[in-house]
Amino acid sequence: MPRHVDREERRHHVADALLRIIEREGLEAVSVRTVSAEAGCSVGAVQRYFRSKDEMLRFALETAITRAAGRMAEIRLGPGLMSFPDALRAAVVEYLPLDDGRLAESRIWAAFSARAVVDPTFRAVITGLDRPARDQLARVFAYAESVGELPAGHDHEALACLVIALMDGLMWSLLLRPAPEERSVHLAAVDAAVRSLTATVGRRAGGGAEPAP
Amino acid sequence: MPRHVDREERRHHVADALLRIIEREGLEAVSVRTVSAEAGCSVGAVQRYFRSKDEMLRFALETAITRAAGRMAEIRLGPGLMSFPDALRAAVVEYLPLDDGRLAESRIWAAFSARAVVDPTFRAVITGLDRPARDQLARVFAYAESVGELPAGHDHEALACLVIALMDGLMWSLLLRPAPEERSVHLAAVDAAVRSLTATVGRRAGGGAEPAP
DNA sequence: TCGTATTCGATACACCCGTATTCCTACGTG
DNA sequence: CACGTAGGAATACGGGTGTATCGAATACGA
Repeated sequence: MPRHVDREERRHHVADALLRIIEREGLEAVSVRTVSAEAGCSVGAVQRYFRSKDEMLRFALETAITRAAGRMAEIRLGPGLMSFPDALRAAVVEYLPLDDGRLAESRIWAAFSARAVVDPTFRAVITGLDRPARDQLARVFAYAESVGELPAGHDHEALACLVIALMDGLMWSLLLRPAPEERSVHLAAVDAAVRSLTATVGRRAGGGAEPAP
Repeated sequence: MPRHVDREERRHHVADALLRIIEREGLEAVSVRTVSAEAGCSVGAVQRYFRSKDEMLRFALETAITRAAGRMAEIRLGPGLMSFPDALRAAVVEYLPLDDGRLAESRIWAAFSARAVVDPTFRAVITGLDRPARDQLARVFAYAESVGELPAGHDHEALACLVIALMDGLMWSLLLRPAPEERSVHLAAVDAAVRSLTATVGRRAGGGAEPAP
């Protein structure tokens, strides 16, 4: 066998180029040619490592997800140094595109999300990520309630769904409104949400639409 | 002058075809040819009414926005028959893709949002819509507070930003998770959010990160 | 009734797309 | 050293893209 290269390293090199293009110009700008140019090699080279453009996109998505998941996993929402409201606020803020690194990740995430709306393959990857996230968050809420840091009576799964949707919504809002003065408004929104959730005296946990008394 | 055609009507006919394609297959599937086929005419016909594909997309976006804005304008959040929490909940639920019509609108909205992340022209249109929405919502919160239906002490602009982000986040969540059983979870999340916001005893309105007592 | 201006379909053009093929280079091994 | 093979570049190919151009209908004013 003649000279061989680190396949996995090359694949990641190409995937990184692809993600840079998404981050800069969006998913529509991704083509085999633009990616190979960004990666500094020829079309044939990227073809050697990915059988098709689709496989390349899937690999890049998985790469992006793995990295984001790694960063999220570092957030300790359980028993820690901070009070529960502070930890929750820190977790949400950590998710938002407030520095260049998270801005890049968010733009990539947004692009893949939009494609997932019409592409079942990508949708499966994304929603497969959602279930454990929601469950973990729900467990965190259950724990917080058990130690008295969260008022009782909440539906923890609904709360998890709510917080995840809020994080996504704030992420989109910041992506679409890059003006620096938007940061403070969004931080205040996070603050209001965390304070409301943790200060509420929960009454019923059901999901019905019965009028509030 | 020879035979005369209702230009505006034709433009809307083409724009409708374009929006149907976005709703069905996403923005990537939009080309001059696919749109003309969907509209049941030739490429030359759509070219007569839109100088370029870009103009066609902009017109379609404005059409979609006008319709969505019209539907949102029908929601009365001011003094009405419902209590404030119920009205707020109804407004949020009205925004979500829970029937075919709103599902179509949401898919279109999502596609344009993703494009707006990397296209300043579309971004300007979308964010131009955001300012009045946020202001109006803030005024609604101020009114609700003034009549005692919302606890005092909240930053109304932050609250408006929060609610809009929550609506968008829940919309995306439902778009990516079309399973019917997700509906109840999301409705429960709306319920939890509305109850938390309207039941909270607001303390401070600042956006700081001071630890909760 | 006869132009003439307008609608609109057909088609041409140059370019970019994803993929397949081809061919040269350069290295690890015999 | 020479051989064979993996690595990678170049390029071909069929098809889709946005746009421009050209003709053929058509319906009104003269």
